[in-house]
Amino acid sequence: MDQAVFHPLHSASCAVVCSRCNLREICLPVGLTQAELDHVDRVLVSHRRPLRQGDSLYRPGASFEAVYAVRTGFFKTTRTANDGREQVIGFHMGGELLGLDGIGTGRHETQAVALEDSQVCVIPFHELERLSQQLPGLQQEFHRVMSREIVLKEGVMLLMGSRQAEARVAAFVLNLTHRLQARGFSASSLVLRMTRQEIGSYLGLTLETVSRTLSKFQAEGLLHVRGRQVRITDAVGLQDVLDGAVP
Amino acid sequence: MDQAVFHPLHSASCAVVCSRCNLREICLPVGLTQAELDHVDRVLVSHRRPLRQGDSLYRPGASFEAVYAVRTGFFKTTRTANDGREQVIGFHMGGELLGLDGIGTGRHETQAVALEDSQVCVIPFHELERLSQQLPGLQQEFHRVMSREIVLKEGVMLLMGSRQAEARVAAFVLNLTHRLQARGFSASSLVLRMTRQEIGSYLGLTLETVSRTLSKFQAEGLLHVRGRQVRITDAVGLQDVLDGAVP
DNA sequence: CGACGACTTGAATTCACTCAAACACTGTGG
DNA sequence: CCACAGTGTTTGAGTGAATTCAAGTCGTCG
Repeated sequence: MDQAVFHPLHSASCAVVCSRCNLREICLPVGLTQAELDHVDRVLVSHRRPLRQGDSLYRPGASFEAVYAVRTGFFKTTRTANDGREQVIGFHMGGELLGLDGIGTGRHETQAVALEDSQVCVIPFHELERLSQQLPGLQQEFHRVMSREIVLKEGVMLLMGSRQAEARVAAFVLNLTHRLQARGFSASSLVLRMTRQEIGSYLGLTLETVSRTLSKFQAEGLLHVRGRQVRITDAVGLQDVLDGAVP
Repeated sequence: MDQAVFHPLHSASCAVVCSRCNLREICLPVGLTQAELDHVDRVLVSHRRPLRQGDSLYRPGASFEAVYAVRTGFFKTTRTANDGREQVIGFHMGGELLGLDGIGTGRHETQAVALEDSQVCVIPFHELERLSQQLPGLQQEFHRVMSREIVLKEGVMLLMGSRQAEARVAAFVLNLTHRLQARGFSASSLVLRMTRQEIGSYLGLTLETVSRTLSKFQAEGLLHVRGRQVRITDAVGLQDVLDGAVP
């Protein structure tokens, strides 16, 4: 069950230092000096927390205490509408921060679920605020992260405002590959960590429409799908779909 | 009339001080002590900037230097998609912050346009960051504001994920009245500052659908529309539409 | 190997869109 | 004062893209 997970790590505790983390170039401590990094190492990350596939990192209504940096694995965040419908509002991979939604009210508004076995760095928020009073670089980066989160959501709004399913799915696939590429993965080959249902929920489409659209892309030679394996064969063509070019 | 509450103190330029602003209870300096407010007064708000209806506060690509607190008036923010389509991604009224999208990259991603004659307080961002190093209360409130902005956008995503135009329009109207109510305006009577086109763009609908939906609400006795004048006659009924109750 | 969940594909339906026309409101200039 | 243009809004009719409903297939894991 979810609960089991809270245990401090057997293995990890000696390695809970940002300065040696392989994600330090894209995670919160980006741009800090070595001295600042040392400082961060000492006080910022309280511990790591491992999660099994399906575990929840936090749930709606839970008291907000910390933000979380994804270290390994993959997450979705979801929100429940008034009518009970649950919608995916984000997918998150290594180096990204989770839990920012809780700052405003002191309670989490969303649920974060691990889509594969994962590990997060727990960053007590009061610690982060305290430390960022002393380290302008850390404060700045945190502000940048939050701002980018806003811009990202706005981008999704833009996407959902367009009526065309194809543009949405193309944008989704390209966005995923870009983020994976920034983390050193292949630009053309990826494994979807989420179901068609979850993709559809995120994009405001039904799972059938997502499936049909991917099949159509395959028929058009833009990519190759086989279950959750995707190989992109024509990134430019996908970009054209996104840009509304219909040749 | 409603308007009276909002009217710029004609005395404005000598009163560029948060401590005497009628919006201080809902704007950035919320929760600060008198001593802290004094400090804020001295250095935070560089000046006020008036805008005529139709003026842009900033445009996409513009260098990000400051965030802006809406003092009087009403704004929309828009973003342009790859295909050239321009979409409204936010409406903003007194006490709300504009320009947060620029922090992440140092350039504005969006455009902010005054929908009526307006006035904003210009808050140089480096000043805000510097001051919030000294005033934990200010830092906290700024973080809360950004977080709420994220939650707000997520809420819109949720809305646009639902296929039903009626739910979207109901949510839009209710949200607007709630925000106006928090500012001391009537809970039942409001003037839309934006066109049907702009509402539709924001909600991912066409202007015709917005118009039809408002007419339908009127036929059902939920509200009364006459151009941009809206009077809500059955807020509970509107909430039911939003919640998916179809009696 | 069998069962379950995930995925694909087909057919019919529906809701919002597009296109089109007419109406309301506002401000301008004769 | 009214005619007029221009913008914004309402309403109607027909269309279409995505949905819903319904099989059927694939893949994985006990």
